[in-house]
Amino acid sequence: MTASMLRDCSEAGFIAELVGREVMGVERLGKFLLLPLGGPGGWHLTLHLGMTGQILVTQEPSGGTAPAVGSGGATLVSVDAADVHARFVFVLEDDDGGRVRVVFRDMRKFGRVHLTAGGPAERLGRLGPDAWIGEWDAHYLAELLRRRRAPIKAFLLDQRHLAGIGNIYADESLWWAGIDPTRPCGALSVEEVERLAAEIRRQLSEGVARLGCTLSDFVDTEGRPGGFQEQLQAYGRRGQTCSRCGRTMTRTVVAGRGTTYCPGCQQ
DNA sequence: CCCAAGTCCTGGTTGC
DNA sequence: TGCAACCAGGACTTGG
Repeated sequence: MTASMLRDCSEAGFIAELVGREVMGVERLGKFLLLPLGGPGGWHLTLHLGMTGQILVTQEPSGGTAPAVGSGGATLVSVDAADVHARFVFVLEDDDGGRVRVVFRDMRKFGRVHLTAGGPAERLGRLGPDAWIGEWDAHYLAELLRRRRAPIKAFLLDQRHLAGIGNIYADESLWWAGIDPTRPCGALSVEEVERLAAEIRRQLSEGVARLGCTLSDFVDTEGRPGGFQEQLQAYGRRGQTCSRCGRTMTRTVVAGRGTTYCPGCQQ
């Protein structure tokens, strides 16, 4: 596996390599979606939604293939150009000829689609264990935190340590664990690390159970918004009252990201 | 003008 | 002093 084998979706030949390959499954590590493809060579399609990406899945009307343009008598069914944010439209067909459209939309263009040969993209190998369901525990965290001086929140956002924690879940986990996001990693006590480890799992589980966090754009594959935003305790609550101690939530910047926390009960 | 769910790259700092 | 690991900040992008 070399870097040169990784193809960005903008490269020539990307689509030609992809068409005709069977999608063998759908896997996930952290924020990356991983689709192993059939055929020789161990090809993988890798997707990342970035901040505003969406994947929409719809069933195509059954009844054979769509009429070819210019074949005479064809009826215009829809015009996709109206969806200016669509980056890709994958059309999959099963053995019975049923078709599924998978639309990758991405308003801010931070999302990524890559095709690699010889296995998953290299950078997936640099990711830590999956923060939600991966094999790690408080000991794993404690060992990595020891002697680091960076703020604990910067550590949580670094996907090389744990994969899958973003800005929302970092702020929420730290609030529930009662830890100041700016604290140096190495300064956390054993009890704090244990609380944090438990809250990371719990907040991610809660987010999944609520089908995600919709601040403006996020929807699931059927276009439905999530509900986790309704129970946020820290993220985005600057100036509001802390539901635990009553102090006013404050905002700062950690690792270049907006960070909201309670100066009263997060220490 | 400020802010926003993401990652990657660069260049400076720290400490073994 | 040498070298890695570490860390802060900016770039990218579009919209509210």
